[in-house]
Amino acid sequence: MGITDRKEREKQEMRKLIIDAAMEMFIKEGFDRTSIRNIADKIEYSPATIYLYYKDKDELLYEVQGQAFLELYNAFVRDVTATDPLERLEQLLHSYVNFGFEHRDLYDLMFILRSPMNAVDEGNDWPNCDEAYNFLTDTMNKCIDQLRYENAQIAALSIWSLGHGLISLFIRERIKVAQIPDDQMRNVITATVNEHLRLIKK
Amino acid sequence: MGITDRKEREKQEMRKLIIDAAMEMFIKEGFDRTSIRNIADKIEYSPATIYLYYKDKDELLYEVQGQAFLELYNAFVRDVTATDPLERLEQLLHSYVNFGFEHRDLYDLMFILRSPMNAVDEGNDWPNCDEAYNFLTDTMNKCIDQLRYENAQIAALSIWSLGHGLISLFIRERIKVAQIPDDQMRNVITATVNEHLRLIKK
DNA sequence: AAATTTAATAAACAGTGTTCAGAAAATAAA
DNA sequence: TTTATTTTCTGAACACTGTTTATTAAATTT
Repeated sequence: MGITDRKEREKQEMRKLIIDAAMEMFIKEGFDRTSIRNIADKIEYSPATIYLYYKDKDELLYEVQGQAFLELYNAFVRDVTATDPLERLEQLLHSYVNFGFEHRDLYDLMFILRSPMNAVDEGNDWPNCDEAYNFLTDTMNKCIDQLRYENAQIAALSIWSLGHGLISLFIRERIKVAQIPDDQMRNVITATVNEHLRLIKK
Repeated sequence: MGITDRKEREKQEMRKLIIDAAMEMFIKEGFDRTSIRNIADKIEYSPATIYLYYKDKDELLYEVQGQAFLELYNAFVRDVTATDPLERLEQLLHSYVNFGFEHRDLYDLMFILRSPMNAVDEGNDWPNCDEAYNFLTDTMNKCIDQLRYENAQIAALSIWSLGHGLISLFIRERIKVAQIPDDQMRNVITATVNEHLRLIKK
C-alpha cells in the first residue's frame, strides 16, 4: 500500500517539523522557557496536535538530547585528528570543553537539565550518548599506558568530570565566586584543562 | 519604642517560619516541585502573605542557598581536622564530595540550579559562598608548594571542577552512561577523587 | 470609642502541561 | 459520485503555576 507509506512518511515529516522547532527554541530560549504553546505557534498547529506525535514535553527533550549527543560526537570526529594517542586525548577534552562553551543551551539540556524521567529510566538510556562516551573510553584506552592513572575507567570519569565541572560551573554561573574577569574566563578554563592534561601524563 | 522592636522581631520570626518551611520542602521535593501555595499550606497562611515577606520565589531560593552554603562551610570546619596542609586539602575535597552525595537536593539547589537572577547579579552574590570558597583557596595556598600545579587559582578551580563534575553528573544521572553498578557508585567516586589527589601531589 | 495604620487574604490574571469531545479532512466503500 | 468510515486536528477545559491587587481583619494610635 503506497498510501500507508506516504502516511508514515508524512508522520515522520510532522515529527521532524515539531522537533526542529523545539530544538531551535530550546537552544534560543532554553527548555524551561519554551512552552508547548510556543512550539505550536511556531509551526502553526494547535498545541494538542503536538501530543499526537510526542507523548509529552519530556519526550521532546529526550529527542533533542539525542540529536545533540550526535552533534557532540560529530564535533569529536571533526576535532580529534591526531594520530598520537595522547594527543588525541588532549584534542578530545578540548573539543568537549569547546562544545560546552560554544553551545551553552545545548550543553545545558544535554548534561545539566534534570533527566526526562518518563522517557529515560526504562533501561532505555540516551540515544547517541553511548557513542560519544565510547569515543572517550576508546581514546583513553589507547593512551592509558602513557598516563599516570592506574585504571582507564576512572581516568575517563576523571577527565569527563573535570571538563563537565568547569563548563557547568561556568554555565550555571557558580564560577563567579572565583572572581575571574569575563574576558579571561575562556583562557582560565583552557589553562585549567591544559594543567590537568599535563599532570596526568607520565 | 518596644512595640516597633516586637514588630520587627515578629517580622523576622515570620521570615524564618517561611524560609524553614521552604528549605524543608526544597530538600524533600526539590525547588521546581515546591510551589508557593505548597509552602503557604504548610505554614497555614495564604500564598499572598509570603509575598509580604519575600519579593518572589527566587528570593526564597537565594535565602535557602545562603543557609546551605553555611552548612557546607560548617561541614568543612567539622571534617578538615588535620594539621598537615596536604592532608587538609584531601579532607576538604572528600568533605565536599561527601556533602554532595549525602545532601543531593541541597547540593542541587546550591550548585546546579539556574541561579536566581532577580536576587543575584546586582554585584550582590551568594551569601556564605565566599567563605566556603575561601576555605578552599586558603587550604590550597598552604600546600601549593607540595603540589605539581603551577598556579594556586587554577589548582583550586581544578579541584573544585573535579568534585563538582563527579557529583553533578551523578545527581543529574548522566553518569549512568559509564554503567557503574549502583552499589559501587560511591566507591568509584571516592576512588576517582583519591586518584586525582594522588596525581596532583609532587 | 473612633480613627488610623498594619497585616492577611480572596480573587483574579496570565501563564503552564495535558486531556478529550467534537469538528474537519482524507480515505474507503457503495 | 455519494455515502460511510477512518484519520487528523483543534477548541475548550482541567488542574496547576507565580504573582498582583482590592478588600477585609486585626492591631495600634489618637
